[in-house]
Amino acid sequence: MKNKNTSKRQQRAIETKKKIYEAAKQLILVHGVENVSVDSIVEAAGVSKGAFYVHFKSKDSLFVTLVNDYTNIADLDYRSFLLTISDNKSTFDILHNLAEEISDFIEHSIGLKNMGTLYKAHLSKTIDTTSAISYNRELYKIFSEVLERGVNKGEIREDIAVDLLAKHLILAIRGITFECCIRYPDMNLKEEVLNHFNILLYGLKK
Amino acid sequence: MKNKNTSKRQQRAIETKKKIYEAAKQLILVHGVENVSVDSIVEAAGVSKGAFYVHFKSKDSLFVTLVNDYTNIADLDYRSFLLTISDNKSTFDILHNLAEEISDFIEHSIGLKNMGTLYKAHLSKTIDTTSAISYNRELYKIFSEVLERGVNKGEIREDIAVDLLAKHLILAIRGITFECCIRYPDMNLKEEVLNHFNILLYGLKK
DNA sequence: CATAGTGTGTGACCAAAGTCATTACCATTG
DNA sequence: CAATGGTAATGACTTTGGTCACACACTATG
Repeated sequence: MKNKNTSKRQQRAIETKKKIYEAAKQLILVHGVENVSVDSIVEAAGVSKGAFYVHFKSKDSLFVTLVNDYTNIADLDYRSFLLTISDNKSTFDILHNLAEEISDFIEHSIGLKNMGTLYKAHLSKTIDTTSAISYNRELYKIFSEVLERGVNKGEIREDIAVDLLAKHLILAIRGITFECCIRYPDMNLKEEVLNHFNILLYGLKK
Repeated sequence: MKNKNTSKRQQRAIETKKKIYEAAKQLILVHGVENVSVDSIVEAAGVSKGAFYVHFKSKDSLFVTLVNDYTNIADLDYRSFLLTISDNKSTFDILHNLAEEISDFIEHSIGLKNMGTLYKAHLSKTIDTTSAISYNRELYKIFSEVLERGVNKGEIREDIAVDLLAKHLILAIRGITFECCIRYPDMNLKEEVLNHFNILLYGLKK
């Protein structure tokens, strides 16, 4: 009978996975996901194609892993951005600033093209892309906190739970980002988000 | 030298295209896009694979053509639905009803799975999917008209053009539909749309 | 130490989208 | 009626994501 993660074996497996991951990261960064084949990744990593599919469910899945890692970086960015905003500001201003920061990050750090690829991956039901859209994601907590403070300050309506409101706001941002992806380059993300929030935030008022 | 659309030739070309279109329509209706290969389509249509790519840029492109035709049907549905709504209702109620009807149509007539495929096609920049998202689409006119009437009744804010408001509302519906696609089956489209509109419509008030 | 059992790795293979050199066909021109 | 030229159609071929039966290496057990 077997058992336990016997280190030598496990170690090699981890190394293989890392080799694939790093090779893919480099290639995708330079050429874009669409222009990088699995064959080229495994060749660069020096492993067989089968090994790739031992460690990753699919090419998209690998890409999502990459994006998820970036998602965490994004959330850290949003969190630290929030700390720079004065508490004296109204909740609506804070939400506006936050939305602005997120738009910037998406547009300039991630890129709309990569967002599009991510969304395509979301739509392909073969992959588990939960971490980017999970309600446990830090982003949801950030919004919930801001809204909660808004409730305490008496600025935000109380008949809908802050968690739900946060979901609506993030859903809206995602929707606009999606729209920007499909209308690229005819739409400006930041502008649209701010305009939309101008309307949407009214509905949060007490 | 050649010239003119010489009828016999043109006729045959049109017939070929139609054969492909109809065969695909049938197959996709029964089995779903994902489960229908180009090979099976051309076999059913009794033409070669090359002919397929003479008439359609890609498999997705053919699918989009199909959906676009359905888009028109959808818009006719929405238009006639609007006629059944009493003018006495408030603009907000009308918008709610409309959103409800659209949700129903998407969920039951088109299906979320097909919407997902459509969205993937939107994101693949290789295809022209303009007709479904074009601002000339009847759907945008319908919303604009309702909002315009709302303005005249003094219910809707005037500082933002009704065309822009219509864009925001439709963008929101599309965003929620997208979210439903990626979270399927954990979300109910109609419910979410109505909840979201509950918040969003506040921002339209005068 | 032998043996069995399991996670890791291999590469030939498959399915399906899309390409392209070539052919078939037909209308126009001389 | 050739000859010409251009569009429609062909199908073998390429590419690429993904599979699978098998081999290998390593660990735990008797």
